[in-house]
Amino acid sequence: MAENREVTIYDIAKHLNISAATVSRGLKNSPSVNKNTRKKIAEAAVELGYQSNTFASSLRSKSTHTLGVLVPRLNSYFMSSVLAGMENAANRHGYNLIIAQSLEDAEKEKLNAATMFNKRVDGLLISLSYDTQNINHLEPFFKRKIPVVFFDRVHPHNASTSIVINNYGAAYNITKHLIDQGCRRIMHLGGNVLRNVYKERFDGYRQALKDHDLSFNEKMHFISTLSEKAGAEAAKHILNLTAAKRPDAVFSANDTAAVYCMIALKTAGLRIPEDVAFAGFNNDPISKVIEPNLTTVDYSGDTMGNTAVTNLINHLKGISNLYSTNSITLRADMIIRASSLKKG
Amino acid sequence: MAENREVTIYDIAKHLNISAATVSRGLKNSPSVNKNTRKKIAEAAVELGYQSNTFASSLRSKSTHTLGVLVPRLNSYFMSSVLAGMENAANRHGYNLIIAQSLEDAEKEKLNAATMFNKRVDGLLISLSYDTQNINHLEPFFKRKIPVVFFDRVHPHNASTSIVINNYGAAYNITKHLIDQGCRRIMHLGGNVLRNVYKERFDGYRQALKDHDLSFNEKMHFISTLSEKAGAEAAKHILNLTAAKRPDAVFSANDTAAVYCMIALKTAGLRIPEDVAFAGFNNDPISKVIEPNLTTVDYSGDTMGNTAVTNLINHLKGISNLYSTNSITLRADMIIRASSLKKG
DNA sequence: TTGTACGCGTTATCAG
DNA sequence: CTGATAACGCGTACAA
Repeated sequence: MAENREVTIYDIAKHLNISAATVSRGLKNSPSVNKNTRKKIAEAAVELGYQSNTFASSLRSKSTHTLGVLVPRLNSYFMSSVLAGMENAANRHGYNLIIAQSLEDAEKEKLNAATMFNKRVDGLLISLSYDTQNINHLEPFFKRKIPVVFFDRVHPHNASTSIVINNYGAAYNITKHLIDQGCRRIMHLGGNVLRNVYKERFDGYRQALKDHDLSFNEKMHFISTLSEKAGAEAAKHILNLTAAKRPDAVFSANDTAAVYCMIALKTAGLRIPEDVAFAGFNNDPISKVIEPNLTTVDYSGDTMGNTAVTNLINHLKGISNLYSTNSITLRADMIIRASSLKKG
Repeated sequence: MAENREVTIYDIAKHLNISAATVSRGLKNSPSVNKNTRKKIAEAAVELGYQSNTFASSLRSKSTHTLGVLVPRLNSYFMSSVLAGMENAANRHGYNLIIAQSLEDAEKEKLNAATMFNKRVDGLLISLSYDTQNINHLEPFFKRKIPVVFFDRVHPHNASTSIVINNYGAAYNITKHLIDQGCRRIMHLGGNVLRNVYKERFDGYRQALKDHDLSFNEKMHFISTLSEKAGAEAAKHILNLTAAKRPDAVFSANDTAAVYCMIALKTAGLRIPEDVAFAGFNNDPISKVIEPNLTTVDYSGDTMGNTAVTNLINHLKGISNLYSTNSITLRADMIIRASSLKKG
């Protein structure tokens, strides 16, 4: 009794005594189909409960209207903003997103990339995992000229677009801001310098020190995964230093580490910003909740997601000028809050 | 020069002088293929750079190994945890996720559901938008017996599984906790009671009041979208009340509203918890950063995402007992922190 | 264990 | 403007 076959364009065709080809065209509102016929087709489609079969279409047309998104982790405020921005832009243009996370594991990234390729995504958006060294796993995309857009954690590749912020400049400015506040011993909580973002933030920080005749030594560069725990460990490290060696400011490559470092120092009785001033990165919600509020860099995930997808889709539609720059740098302005404002 | 055709099983077949059927079987490691042949096929696949075409396969096998995920918003801590949990479980079982957000708009939810259906997802995971009234838009799924799993913001539907926490119980307990602390005038910051989660939290709160002979009046129920702004507005509302009418505690249906309400009250000079005690919901990162730390309900998005996907996949694999309960309630324990601990 | 032959639902091509 | 037909790449009865 319960008929379980798909309703296809043939059913519509039979119903209207026309050919499937015309139905196919009509459903896409092709102007080469009689207006009246188009209307009839649309009505019959509703009446019969027709639902187009996307992958039968994909098989024929060789385009899926699906974009692959491959990120290190899904559960961070920044990344969820990126995804929200991407979904928005994609939806607006009739594209869908298929999303996977590498969990910072190069091997998983490789597998996910293969899956995305097998699903024949029309384009790939990727932010590299913590320990990805090369991008050989993206070769299939390059070979078949499937556009790849890197964002945030990028990799130089001359045929792909990269969407980044000026990490170097932001780090330079925020470090300079700390210096302007009178800080002289500024510690940096950084990430793996293998990744562009952390290297550039570190470089910007170091250059700012240099330009202001402040010495730098490796002990002031605390490398970690920038997690809550890492922030607390950085605090422990700081508290173990003699007063003379203790930093009078900390610039962290993300807000999480900064905030949990602040909390631990506060618990230990240090005053912020008087004893140690703080600056972070990302403008995560916690930066507005911690007391004193954290000075940080307003890194908009939403804008980055939007830009990445829009760029990719323009490329797919052949709108973008291929000879235009293939690296887009988004603004990311410093937000000055109390945690970095030394008194007197 | 640059050959741009797909490498297909036919290419492998020709290369090895065998039939495409054997290649097809061999690639899936079918035991009905000679081991040696299988090895040769695998090698040739690599050599020729073969990449299986998922949707050609899907067209034939009528299964996509793709799950649709439809959520109100992507950019919240809770939801990104859910997605992370889902992606993990899905990946583990060889499934992919295609994700869309309704932006709390029933109309968009409808469109997205249609897209998911057209992409022939093997199953759908959905948390309803703020203003979704009915689930007619899911009929195509029900008709074709494509399993739908509701989570968090659910809808009663006898053929679908719902994954929820005990919102009523958690709200009851946390309200009771406030009462035990000596609070007598407890205000509730709630969401739209059309949605089960907000209705149940409201009901639990009210029942706790009743069981302790505390009166309730509608003025103590502040309904909003529970955003940052809404939290601040609730604070304004509270500050406008005369001292006699002012609540001595606030139970908010999420942490965001609670925290921004706290901040505004603190700025106005009120002491927390002495003047107004606080409790929230979700265990969002900001609840651990605000001072005093916010008492809240530990609602694990990760667990919910994992459970939802695992349940769905078990169903798809026919493992689950269809006669078992179709509603799964996850634990969500209260976390007591300083914001609710009245002194003396 | 392997091969033959067909069909999944759609779209492109060409002819009318 | 419409129709007939082939083809996209793969999986699977059925036969050998």
